[in-house]
Amino acid sequence: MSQDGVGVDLKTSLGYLLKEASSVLRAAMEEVLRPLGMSVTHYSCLELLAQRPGLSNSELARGAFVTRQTMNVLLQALEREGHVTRPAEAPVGKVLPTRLTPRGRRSLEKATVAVRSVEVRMLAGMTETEQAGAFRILQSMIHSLRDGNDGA
Amino acid sequence: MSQDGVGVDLKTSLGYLLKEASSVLRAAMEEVLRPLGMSVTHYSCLELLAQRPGLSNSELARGAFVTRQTMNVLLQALEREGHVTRPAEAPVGKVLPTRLTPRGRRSLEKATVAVRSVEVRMLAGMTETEQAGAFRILQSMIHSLRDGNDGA
DNA sequence: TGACTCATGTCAGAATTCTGACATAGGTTG
DNA sequence: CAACCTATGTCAGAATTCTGACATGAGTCA
Repeated sequence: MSQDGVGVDLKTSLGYLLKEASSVLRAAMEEVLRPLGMSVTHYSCLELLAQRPGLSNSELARGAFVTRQTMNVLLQALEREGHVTRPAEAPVGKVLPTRLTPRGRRSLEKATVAVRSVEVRMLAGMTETEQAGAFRILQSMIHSLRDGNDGA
Repeated sequence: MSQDGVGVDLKTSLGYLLKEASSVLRAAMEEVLRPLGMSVTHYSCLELLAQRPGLSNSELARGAFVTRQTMNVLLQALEREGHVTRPAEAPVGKVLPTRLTPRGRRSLEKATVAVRSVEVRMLAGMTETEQAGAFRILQSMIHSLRDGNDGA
C-alpha cells in the first residue's frame, strides 16, 4: 500500500540513505568538535581557508554549502575572535580576500585531528577500491542533480 | 602546503563529498516541493506515515533526522491543516500514534511524484549494480560511525 | 559612452531547528 | 512495593540559517 509502484520506499531509497549518512556524519563531527567550541560550519570555513587562502565570503559560502549571508555572519565572528583577517577595502571589485591568522591556524590544527578521526572511523571496513567507487558514485549523483534538465 | 600529511584534503574527502551530495539533493528536493508548498521535512513526515502508519512523534523525528521538539512543531501544523490526526489521549503510555488523513494522503501523492523525479534524475547514469554498491557503501559508513567500532 | 546584466558584501527580519526544562508513563531492579 | 532509569510529549527561549532587499563594482554589448 505504501509502494504501489508509485511510492518512494524509504528502506531502499538511495536518497534517504544519503540523508541518513549525512546526518550521522554531521552528528559525529559535532560531537568531536564541541569540546573545541567549534561548529561544523565553523570548521569547514577554516579548512577551506587553509587549503585555498584568500577565498572570498561568497566562495567560502559555496564551499561550506550555506548562503553568503550565513557565511558573512560567521566570518564577522571569526574576525572578531582573531581567527581570520580581511582587508578593510577590496583590492579589486567588492571581493574581500580572507586569510587565516596564526591563531586561526592553531585552532584549525586541533579541529583537523578530531575530524580526521571521524573520517577514518567512517572509512573503516572499506577497501581502497570501495572508497574509490563511493567517490565516483557520489560525484555521479551530484553531477546528475546539478545539470538538471527542467522538470518534465 | 594544505595537506602536509595531517590535513583533510577536501577535494578527495569522502565526508566532504557526502555533504555536498546531500546538499545538492536537498536543494533539488526543495525546488520541486516548493510549488506544492511543502518542505523536505514536511514531505519526509508524510512519507514515513504512509509507509508506517501510527508512528509516534519521537519515531517520526528519528526517521526524519530532526529532534522530537522540531517534529512536534511540524505535527501540530499538519494537524491544524488537517493532514494528520492524533488521538486526544494516548492509548498506552504517552505515545500518540499519528495517521494520515485522506487529505494528507492526497497531498503526499503529488509530492511523491515530484520527489521521485528527483531520485530518478539522481540515479541517471548509474547501473543497477552501481546503485547496489552505493547502497552497501552508505550503510557501511553509517554503521561505522554509529557504533564507534572499526567495522573491519 | 551608456545601458544592461551579473556577482558581491551587507543589513534586517522571518523561518526553522536546536537546547533546556518539566511532568508523566512504563519497565527494571532491589 | 519503592526507587530508579529511560522514553515520551510539550512548552519556552536561544541559536542558526534563510529569504528579501539594497548599493556597489566589473564585464558585456550596442
